[in-house]
Amino acid sequence: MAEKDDKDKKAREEELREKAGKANARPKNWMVPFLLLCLREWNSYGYELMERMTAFGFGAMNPGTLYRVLRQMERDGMVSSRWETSGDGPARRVYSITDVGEAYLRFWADSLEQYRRMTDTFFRLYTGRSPEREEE
Amino acid sequence: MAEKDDKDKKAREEELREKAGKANARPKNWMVPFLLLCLREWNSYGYELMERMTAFGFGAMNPGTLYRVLRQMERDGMVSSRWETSGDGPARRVYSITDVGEAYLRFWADSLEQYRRMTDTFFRLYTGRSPEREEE
DNA sequence: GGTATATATATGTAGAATGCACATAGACTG
DNA sequence: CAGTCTATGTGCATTCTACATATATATACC
Repeated sequence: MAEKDDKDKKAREEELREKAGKANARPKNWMVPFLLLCLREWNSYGYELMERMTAFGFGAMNPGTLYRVLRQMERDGMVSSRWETSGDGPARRVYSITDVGEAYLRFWADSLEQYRRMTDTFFRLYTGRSPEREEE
Repeated sequence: MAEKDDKDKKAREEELREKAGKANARPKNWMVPFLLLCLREWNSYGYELMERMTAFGFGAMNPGTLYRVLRQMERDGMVSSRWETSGDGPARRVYSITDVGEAYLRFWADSLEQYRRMTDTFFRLYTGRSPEREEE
């Protein structure tokens, strides 16, 4: 593979650094359970939920992504929505969690426990405290 | 939205249960750091790595996915490979981690710490208190 | 009144990740 | 020589998500 070897090692590492920063920041589908958690506490709407997601550790996100996820969640029956026009600003689509959504949240919590074990395994190996594990 | 209300609640929950089981089991891109972690210990090949991934908590995975990820990692310069034909069975493509791969692993470990905080936040909200985790 | 800004929601497009089915092939077994 | 285990790969479709862009309402200011 002597095709792009004009890049030196440092340049590659920089490239990988960017890639690591982008690709790993957000695991797939985590927004859904976190949104459900928020809606379990109180009904809310996209613009407000966006701010709360940011506080949860999702970096500044594109609004379009969030709104699209919310609509998909409604199609899946996890949440229901109604228009709220009594407020001051523009009309808001206020979401509520459904029974199905709460059920989904329970299933998801089980999966998260698995994540946790994987995370612990990773750090146990990464920091060098490898259990035993012998070669083939 | 009285379009698909012929489905009763139970059917929807079942549907969501399937969805939860599939969609959440594996966060995006976790295979890469775990593979790098394995290859840091000793060089290995796809078929063997697949078994080790299973042990890490990735359920039985499709071989095609793993092989495809490995080739992509090589294109990214994280690993290098050579054919091993001295063994008994068919030839194996044996992978080794590169300096770039080790660097990527370091960046990734930092991101993983963020995951951990997100996970803790989730359970703190979900169960109402912080989960029992022994800190080092 | 007219213009800018903040609030609020949504779509169009493209790329990446991944699952599933399927393809290829060597080596051993009966 | 058919079947099975090992081992690696491709094609296709779906899903998730980032980015840019569009739309509309309310408020502030001149």
